[in-house]
Amino acid sequence: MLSHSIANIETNTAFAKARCPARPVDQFVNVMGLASLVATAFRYQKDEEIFGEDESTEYVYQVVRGAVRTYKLLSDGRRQIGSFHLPGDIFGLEYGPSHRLTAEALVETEVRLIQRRSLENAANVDVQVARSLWNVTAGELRHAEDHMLLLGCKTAMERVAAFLLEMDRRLAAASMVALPMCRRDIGDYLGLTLETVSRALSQLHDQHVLDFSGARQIVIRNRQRLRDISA
Amino acid sequence: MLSHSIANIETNTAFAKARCPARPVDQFVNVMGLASLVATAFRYQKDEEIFGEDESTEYVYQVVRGAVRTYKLLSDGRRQIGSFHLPGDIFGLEYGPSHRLTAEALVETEVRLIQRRSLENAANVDVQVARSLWNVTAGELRHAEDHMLLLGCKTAMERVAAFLLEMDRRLAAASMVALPMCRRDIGDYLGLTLETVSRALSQLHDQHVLDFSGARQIVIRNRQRLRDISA
DNA sequence: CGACTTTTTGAAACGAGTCAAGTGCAGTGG
DNA sequence: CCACTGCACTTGACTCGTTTCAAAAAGTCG
Repeated sequence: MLSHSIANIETNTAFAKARCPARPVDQFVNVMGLASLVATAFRYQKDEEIFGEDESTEYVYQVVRGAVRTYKLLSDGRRQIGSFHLPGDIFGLEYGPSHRLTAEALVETEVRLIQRRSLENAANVDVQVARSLWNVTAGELRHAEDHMLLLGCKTAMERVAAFLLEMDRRLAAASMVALPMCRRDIGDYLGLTLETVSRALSQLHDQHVLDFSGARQIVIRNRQRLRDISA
Repeated sequence: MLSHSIANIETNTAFAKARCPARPVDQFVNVMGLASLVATAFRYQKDEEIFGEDESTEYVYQVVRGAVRTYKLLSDGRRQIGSFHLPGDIFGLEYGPSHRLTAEALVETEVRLIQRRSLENAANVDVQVARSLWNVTAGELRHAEDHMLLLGCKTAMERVAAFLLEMDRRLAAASMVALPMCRRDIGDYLGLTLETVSRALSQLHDQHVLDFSGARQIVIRNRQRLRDISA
């Protein structure tokens, strides 16, 4: 529950239009508006938990600004990051009663929340809303299927190349990729250690496939080469 | 298209009730019946392709008897099996216009087919049908999320133990697990080579965790031990 | 039974992990 | 303005688990 921090919440329906590039989920965003559902803005600081694994699903979330990681843990601390969520992305939508991954802010992050129950109600009346919910889940499944191929088959270098292309596609601004996550997060996403990620990036740098301006500001110099490497 | 082999198709609405243990997807099965949709039975022989990656999605499938693997390939032949589909399971349901994995019969397999378009139509009228479609996709996503954790984090032994528990849960009959797939399929599912799978099974046998009667008939002697190992 | 495929087992090689320094960068305060 | 501090990142040397390659054993089917 968020009631203990209600002072931090500001109701804001205008946020909907901000920084949401054209994607399939826009339909869902529109639904949020059309159904006159109450969307609420909330801010999380770096590394703050947004929801926990097995927590009940009271809200559905959309990133407005910042970035989010969702992950599963094994009992000894090994972590698999399932996805990174960037501005415009919906996350935390579940069919069942509880979340199956933990969500944390990668950096200071602003999200819009909507009550899951109100979405349910809308979906029971409007088939288009029901379709939109299905669409969001189907999009996550598509990503998960691609990621299983990466985790089950690809080499370290192929994984890092695929990661860079994904980030380039999703958050490239002016040919520069500004990564919001550290090497450990990248490693836990790709099923590698942070050292292996670092070595692969260094190797790509040596081969003039990319340039750095600081460890997290990357310019891709040879996109086609990356595509070839990513297999 | 199946028109060239229409002679092999037999329309059969009674198949619905056969060998479908209680699961979430039963709702979907019921929907198939209630909406008076035409379900058709079809038979595939061992290793026969049911649909291919990027093929357009004309049908949704349900295993009646046998078993199915769905997978993605890399250009050099590396393969990641996403799921095994057993009697009662729905597969091949896509939100988008084309399949994202290839489906093949593991053994001689009987499936029921339903036209995707007729499901779409039903979903546009009945919100319960729309919910059922979402539910099927959400179930696949849940499996994919668990499998990413396995592929990204777990050791060979942990993967094999988890696999055995999954198969035990899904197809155990009289304490015996009769695997419909070969070691290579298991390896491609777990992100391991067939040799590594074989070694892990041998090791579990040496530790009296399981017994064999033939390579594919497995009796689990110590289920708790397997749970501990699977992490 | 004999031919083929699948599975097991062994030995060697390799890719990624682990452990341990060392470097660089951002923020803090003298 | 520049040392100081604390992380994040890089790099090196070594280890280890899994893969690769090869051959034997077991299982399946005509």
